[in-house]
Order: sequence, then structure tokens, then C-alpha cells
Amino acid sequence: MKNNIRVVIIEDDHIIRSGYEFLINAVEGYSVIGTYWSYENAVKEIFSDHPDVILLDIELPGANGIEVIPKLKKLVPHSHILILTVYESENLIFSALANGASGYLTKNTSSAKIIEAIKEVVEGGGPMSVNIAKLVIKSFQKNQDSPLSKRETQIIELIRNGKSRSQIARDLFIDLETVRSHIKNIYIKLDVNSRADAIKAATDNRLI
Amino acid sequence: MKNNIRVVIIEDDHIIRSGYEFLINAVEGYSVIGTYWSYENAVKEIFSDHPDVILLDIELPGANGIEVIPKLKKLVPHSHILILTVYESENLIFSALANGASGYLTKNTSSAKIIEAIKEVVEGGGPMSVNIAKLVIKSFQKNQDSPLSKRETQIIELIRNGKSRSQIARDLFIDLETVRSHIKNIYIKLDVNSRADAIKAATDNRLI
DNA sequence: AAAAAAATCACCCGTAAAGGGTGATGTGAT
DNA sequence: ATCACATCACCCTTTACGGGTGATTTTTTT
Repeated sequence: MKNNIRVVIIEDDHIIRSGYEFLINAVEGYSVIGTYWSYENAVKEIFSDHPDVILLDIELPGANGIEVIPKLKKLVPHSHILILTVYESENLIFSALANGASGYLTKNTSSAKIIEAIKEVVEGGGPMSVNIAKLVIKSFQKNQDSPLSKRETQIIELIRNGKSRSQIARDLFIDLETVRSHIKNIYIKLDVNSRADAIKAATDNRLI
Repeated sequence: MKNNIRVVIIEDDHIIRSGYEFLINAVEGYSVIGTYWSYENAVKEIFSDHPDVILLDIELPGANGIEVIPKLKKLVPHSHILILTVYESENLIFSALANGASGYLTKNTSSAKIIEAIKEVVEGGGPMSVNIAKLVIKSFQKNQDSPLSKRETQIIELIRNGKSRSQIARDLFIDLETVRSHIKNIYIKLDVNSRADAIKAATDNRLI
């Protein structure tokens, strides 16, 4: 267990920034060792901070917050990045996680929860606010009443994996012509006429 | 806020089953109104239970737990299914979520946390044990040192979406031959020679 | 028991796409 | 000055794709 957790805050709003700073410094074993109001400043100086955790406002004006994540990761690879945001946009969250963020907190998160999140992330867990967890779970859930049959679903998944008709036929031990029939039926049901459109329709409707 | 939460337990181990039953019944506002030791029994009788939450052991002998989830969902669509498991297999978890489970708890979860999870799921949140959250976050994180360039990554993503060379060329406003060059380079870097293999390699290594 | 949906296979057709090889050019970072 | 990147060019052959129109059999639903 670490006895002094070094936190950096990147956030343009002065009120929020000093609020978090005060809050975190008030807790035994946690210190804010740097605050920044822009990505440029942060990227320039964060290396010397050796932070354990970075609280990162993802919606700073005039810059793409997502793209900052890999840059920070490169500068201080062992730091954990916790995203702060007011929005709970699905895409934003998933992009942030994909780009190296360790967790995600909305700005209405209570102070106790923020400390808890910092602690969890330092100790190797993955903090997620309940709303985010809900989003993530939802993103995993398939549409329960898909228009596609089992076989058709299986086949569109193989199509998504880039397989050709003949590869699919081999994989499923069925005839090439049978695969064609299934694909034709999938196209009719999804009202498309190409693999790309079928993948898009199936993905958009969470059929796969 | 519901004042009596109806819980059903599906679990073959008698000790664990009655343990949970006792535990949940002891809490004000929570009642276990059915326990089953096999999927068959559960599927036959669960309709009349009108459960709010189903605790489902996913690893019952001699049956595929994942496939039971959609069946239960069909019988009692408004119930939330919480998976209980000893393993934290990534695939198992994601399949369960994809098939309609609302959350996932490992069997070492404390009794207080189980009650909390039931409460959260009934109130519309998504419960996740810390370990699961970690797994999920990890599943979102791309490989930070991909061998592929930005352009190449962009292109393999379009390939995964089923787009043809010419569609990619149109999407990116570049020449068809340029797309070909990129794809060739991707194939070389990933040591493959087909779209399907490239998608597989890229997915396995979290490049996309 | 009857009807509907799903899964299987067949053969017609033409166009489009895929993959291998080899090479060139400009740019931007180190 | 070198290297990775991004761009475009033309050679070639083989495979895949999508539309149309059918049939048979099994499974599921009513």
C-alpha cells in the first residue's frame, strides 16, 4: 500500500480545480502535486511531477481531450488517468478507455467516491461510476429480439470477421450455396445489399 | 423504491444456496421466493415466481449456463439476472452480459455487496464487482504500441467494417492504389495475407 | 395436424474485388 | 541523411460478390 499518492489535476475551471485540490489534499496520504488549466501546460511539465493518478477533464475548450490521453501515457506511463466529464456520452467514454484511461467519473460524483476511485485505481482495480457501468453493460447486451435466426447471426458474425463465403462454408460445414442463401436472407431482413451495409445495420441494432 | 424485492436463486450447491437464501431473507424488504438446483426446474417454474432479481450460478454441471440466460429472459423479461461465478473468465463474462445478464458477481463477494448489487440492479444501475470492472476496462484498452501507423489502423478498421478497397478510397479521399499499398503493408506487418486473418490478428493484439 | 420459419442445396448470370509483384515520389521526423 | 509514412501506378491471375429463381427438409409455432 502506497503511503503518499501523488495526484495531478488537469481542468480549466478554476473553481472545480481548486475544489478538487483542497478535497484531495485534505485526505491523509493524498497530495495534489500539480494542477494545470490546459493540455499544453500539462504535457510540458507533467513528467517532473511523477504522478500516480491524473484527473483529466476531457472537455477542455479548443482541444481534443481524447488525443491527449496517449500523449500523457507516453510521458508518464505508470500513471493512471481518470477522466472527468459532465457528459456520459457512450462514444466518448469508450474512446477514452480505448486510448488508455483507467476509469471514468462524472463531475457529479461525490468527493468520497472520487477519493475511493483514486484509491482503487492505484491499487489496481478499475473504478467506474454506476452510470458508466450501466452504459458499459448496455453496450454488451445484444438485442433480444433480433430479426435474424441463429444461423444467420452466426454467419453475419463471420462476415464481420472478414470471412468469405467459402471460408464460412468450411467453418460451418455447410455448402457454399447454403451460405449464399443465408446471406441473401440476411440482406433482405436488414434491407441492405452489401457486406459493409449488413455489418453496419447489424452493429447499429446490436444484433451482433 | 420497491418495498419488497423478490429474489430467486438458481444454484446447485445446497450450502451456498441456503446461505444466500438466509442472508437475503434477513434483510428488510428482500425475500427469496424461489430456489432451484437445476436450470430445468428453474425454467419450468420461474414464471409463477415473478422475480425481480435472479441470482444465477453460471457453472452448473451438465449444462450451458450462458444459453439459459435468454430463456429466463423470455420467461420473465422484467427480471434482472445477476451471474454468480467462481471464475473470472473474460469470455464467460462478456457472453453473459451479451446474452442479457445485468451484472456479474464472483462468489467471494461479501454478503453486504451482494445485497447492494441486488439493490442497484433493481434501481436501474449496473452492478459490477471491482475485478469485473477492471476486466471490462482492460477489454477496451487498445495496444499502446501498435506496429500499425495511424492510416493503417484507420484502414484496418474500415476493413473490419466490411468495406471494400474502393469504398475505403472514397471514405478517405485517397486513391484506390494507395489503399492497396496500405493494405499490403498491413499484411506484411501482421504477417497475414487475407482480410479475415488481418482482422483476427488485429483483434487478438487489440490494435483495433 | 396444419402453417410458418429456418436450414439446406442448385444453377443461371455478369461485374467487382482481392491479392501478389515491383517501383516511384514527396514529406516529415530523428 | 536515413527511415517510416503516405501517396500513386501498372503488371497479372484468381476468387468473391450479388441478383434471380428455384427446390427440399427439418424445426418450430400455432
